[in-house]
Amino acid sequence: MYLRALLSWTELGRRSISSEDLARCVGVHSWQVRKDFSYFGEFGTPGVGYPVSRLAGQIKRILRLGGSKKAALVGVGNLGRAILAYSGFSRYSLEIAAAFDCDLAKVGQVIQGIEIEDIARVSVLRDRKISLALLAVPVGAAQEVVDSLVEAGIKGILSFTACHVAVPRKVKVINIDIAMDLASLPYYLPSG
Amino acid sequence: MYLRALLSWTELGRRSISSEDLARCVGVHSWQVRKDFSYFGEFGTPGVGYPVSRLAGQIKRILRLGGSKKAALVGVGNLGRAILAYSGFSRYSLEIAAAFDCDLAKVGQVIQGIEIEDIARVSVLRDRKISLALLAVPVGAAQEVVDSLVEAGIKGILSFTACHVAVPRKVKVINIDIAMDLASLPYYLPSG
DNA sequence: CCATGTGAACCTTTTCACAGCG
DNA sequence: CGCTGTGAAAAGGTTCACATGG
Repeated sequence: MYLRALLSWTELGRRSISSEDLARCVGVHSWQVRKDFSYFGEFGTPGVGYPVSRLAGQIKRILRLGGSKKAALVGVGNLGRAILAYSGFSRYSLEIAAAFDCDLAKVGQVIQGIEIEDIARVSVLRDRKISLALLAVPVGAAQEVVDSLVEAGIKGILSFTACHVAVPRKVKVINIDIAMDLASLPYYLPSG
Repeated sequence: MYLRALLSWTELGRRSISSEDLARCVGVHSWQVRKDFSYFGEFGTPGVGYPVSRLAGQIKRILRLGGSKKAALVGVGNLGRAILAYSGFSRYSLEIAAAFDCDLAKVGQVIQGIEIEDIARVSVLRDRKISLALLAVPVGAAQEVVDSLVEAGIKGILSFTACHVAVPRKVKVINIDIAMDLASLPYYLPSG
């Protein structure tokens, strides 16, 4: 979140920012900002603040967003197509560089400049040095597909599946379940 | 996550489940399951486990998913259309009951049985007793749109916007930023 | 005998207040 | 004088071991 805010300020040409201002942009308190950064180093100047673009660079390094990274999309349904059309990955030096689907009618189609490949061929990801994947397949196929992705050398998965998937310790999965997130909202509401 | 798993088990007709089995489905430990439930009551039977569908009902009640709830989609772009086409909300007694966009060329179109309305008319949400919204608009429009949603009586927002939005204390916002989530994956990877 | 529910120990995160530096 | 960086206190969450009950 800090990086996201800092990139916006960089684009606007601002040179430095205080923990207070950054906190406001992100929706936390200033002491949280300072404490968080303090775990990784001393990035600011007392009396001045933090250097916007230099700090963005530091956070990129911490998050290992140094070199440009490629990700593969698996499952080109409605959500998959929306992801392919989304241009917001480049800010983080990320790129959707491949797409796979099991529907042979889709294989060969080119969407947003990406040719859809047969999911049976995911093993090519290892040779292409792609270690990130976005998973947008139905629940029923999820575990099977994840197993093949792990087999293909994928190390990180952003899953949009409405279920938990099992992976080896070395693989990281972040799960986004839109319906579940929406379903958690009423809990915070006053009542009915 | 517990509710999601329990609903699956209900569909499969299973009557009871142990904290151990439920934990495996969700990706946590059994003691975490028992401790979590213990904050809200005693739902299980020693030596047997938890009654699947009854526990699902309890969690629905805790999350205030009792009566069927309606949500409005704001922003019918690629992501918005994917959300309209998604059928996973009904498991939680949730329904996308309205859609809004600022593009007058889209207004009047019917997608997935929902007629797209002019975003200038969001105030109608108050009369229709809709208090949840899904926000899928560009960053530049987000704060303005959120302000109008709050004005229209919206109490919970699931936002897909790549920025923080300010809301009154009484309104709850859950933010999903796909690019940011993908960007956080490399941090957990071994290296390069 | 088996699986729940929970007090207590342990660990992490958040909050605070202020020393210290440009 | 303003804003950072941080030790210490407070709060919160996780893990464990076991008493309890069907």
